Amino acid sequence: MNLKELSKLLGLSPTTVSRALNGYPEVNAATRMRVTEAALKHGYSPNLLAKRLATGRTLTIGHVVPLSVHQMINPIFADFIAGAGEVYSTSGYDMLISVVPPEQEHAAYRKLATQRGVDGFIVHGPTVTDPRIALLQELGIPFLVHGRGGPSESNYSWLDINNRRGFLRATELLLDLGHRRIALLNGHETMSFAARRRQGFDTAMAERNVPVDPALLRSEEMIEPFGFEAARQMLSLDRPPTAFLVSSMMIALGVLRAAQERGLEPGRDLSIVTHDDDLSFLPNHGAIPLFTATRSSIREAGRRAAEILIEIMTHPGTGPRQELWESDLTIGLSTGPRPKET
Amino acid sequence: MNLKELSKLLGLSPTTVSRALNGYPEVNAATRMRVTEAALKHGYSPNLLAKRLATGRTLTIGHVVPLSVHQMINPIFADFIAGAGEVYSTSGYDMLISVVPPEQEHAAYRKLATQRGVDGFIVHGPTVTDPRIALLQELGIPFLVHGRGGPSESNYSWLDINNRRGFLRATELLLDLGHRRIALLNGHETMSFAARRRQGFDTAMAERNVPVDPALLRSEEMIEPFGFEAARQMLSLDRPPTAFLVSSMMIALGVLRAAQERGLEPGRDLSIVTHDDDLSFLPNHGAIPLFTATRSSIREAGRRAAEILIEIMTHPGTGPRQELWESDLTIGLSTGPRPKET
DNA sequence: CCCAGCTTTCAAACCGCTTTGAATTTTGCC
DNA sequence: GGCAAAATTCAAAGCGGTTTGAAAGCTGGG
Repeated sequence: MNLKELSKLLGLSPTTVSRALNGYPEVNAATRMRVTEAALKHGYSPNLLAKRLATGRTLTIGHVVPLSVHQMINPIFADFIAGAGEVYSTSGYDMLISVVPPEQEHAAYRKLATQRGVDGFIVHGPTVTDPRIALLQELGIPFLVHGRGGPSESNYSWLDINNRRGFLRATELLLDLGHRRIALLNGHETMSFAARRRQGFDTAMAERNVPVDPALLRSEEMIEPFGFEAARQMLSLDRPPTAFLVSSMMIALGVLRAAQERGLEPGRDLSIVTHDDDLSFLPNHGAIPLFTATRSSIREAGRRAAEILIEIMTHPGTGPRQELWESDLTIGLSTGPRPKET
Repeated sequence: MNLKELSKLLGLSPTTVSRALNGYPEVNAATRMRVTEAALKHGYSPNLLAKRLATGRTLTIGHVVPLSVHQMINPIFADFIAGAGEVYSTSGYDMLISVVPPEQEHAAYRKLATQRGVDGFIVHGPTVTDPRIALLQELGIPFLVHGRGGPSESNYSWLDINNRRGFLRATELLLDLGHRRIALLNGHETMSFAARRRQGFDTAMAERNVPVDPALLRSEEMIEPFGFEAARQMLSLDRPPTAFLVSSMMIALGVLRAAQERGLEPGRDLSIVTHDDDLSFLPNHGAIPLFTATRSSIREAGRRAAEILIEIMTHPGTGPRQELWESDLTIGLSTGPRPKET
């Protein structure tokens, strides 16, 4: 059942039927009623492909995901996607995900943009000097970056959390508790978010004139074994850290495992502060959460990112939009004053 | 730059140019060369929307993801998607993800199918009596189920692992080690995979005439706190379990945390066997893996699922395809003989 | 040299919808 | 009742490709 058939059935022109269904004002109320009823009755729904070609809009938003051995598809991305997808489907948009080898990433953006496969992009995981931003500006297609990257951050739209300040406050918290030997287990510091967290850490330490020991700094893939191995190794140093500041719950779980293995009780013998993306499958709630954490829901970020991008696409010409969220600092069971004997 | 312009530029008809670029045989080799060169030089790439409308094929595969508070987007899904997406992009397909409230799930399938938004579907997480299979059969659109569900399993295509046998073998392993009080921390048993794992467990226990204690059976969302809470509670029973068989690495990490909290050493004081989906961010490898596990890569499943679906779509009319994978049983550090004192 | 039979190219129809510009019908007012 | 303006409806021209059926150009055997 297509538009032509339906209009013939109704004795109307395709024009009128199309307008009636799309809510245009210049159609008689009675006619519109008749049309919508007939459409429902005969199970008519417009062919998306035709609609897209005619309007030039795809109502699709693209997410290009580079797939490499190192930068793995991670659960953080999944939760972001869930949030964004929620907004898309209520706003009538579709989500297109293109998983490509890293060396084809640029080609993928270019192809989707020039072949009119999507109306806009959300860019994930910007690096400190991210070339994708310039590419998308050159392609002239709406986009929003989750995070900030590249040399300038004023001429494009982004949504980010204040990573620097979050880790600055977290470090201060540990310093206030008397800790001096604080280990930082960070994500890859080529990533913008990790670099900013590092800055926050360094700044807080410098302000209190506490030296940073390079032996306590690691920057790797944020998975559980990283936390475990790094903590295990650092805890067997001559002067082990009394506190760990880590960039993800997965790392924190690894640190926890290493601590428990040594019989150290978190909060008493060892402090752990983590960033918590509030992932749906890794809850850190409860009466008192397990970990003291800087928290910001990645899913909520996905939702908001989608909203902003849709606004950008529907109101082109307005300047870039930027939103910076502060993260919550919630106290859990994993922090306490520096143990006396140290 | 569109087809008409390019053809005018070349002094050819759009027909010929189209054929030249799409590799049809009835075009002169010299002409084809000239056309492809010109296309490259002028940066011509066909408008996808037009192409889709003309051919009726979208080259898009849909994944409908119900989003509810209970059934969360989980990292398992993310890894599957990564595998599938990899195959899609090398085969020229796009991946469309539709995140919808659970009550709109059927409508979403129907809409994507009838509006010709996608050429096929991959169905995730089938339940024991899954209505989506009948729906998709009625809609007459190609699809492949990851897992098996519904009353019959012979008249549609699926890719699954042998969950029943995997857990049967895992249970036998624990029984061979002398364990009698074995706890099962499973996923929701409305899900097909969890029901089958339960069957495997029950069968193995029954074959050895070992009674199953209902107090040691739990079936919930597979997240870390579930493993922690359940293990913590069970370990404080009068007759605590000496072994845990669990359905995901996340649960296993929770059990591990509860065990360590009590000072129990896994492998010596307590045995843990888990199913391991081989998630990229939760590796269980190493010289000796942390957990003894039934392992099957979910990412590899995603890849294969995509391959099979594409075969189905390109060769319609052939019967349903089904593939059942056995999982590996790898011995890690988390299992050992039943402690003497119990 | 002619013509059958290939090879190559082309004009036009089509995919199913939107939208422009014109035509038709209604309405409101004198 | 007549007429201009407003409200509806319509025919036709896109959107940018693919594909059908016919035409034009080549080849080679008689």
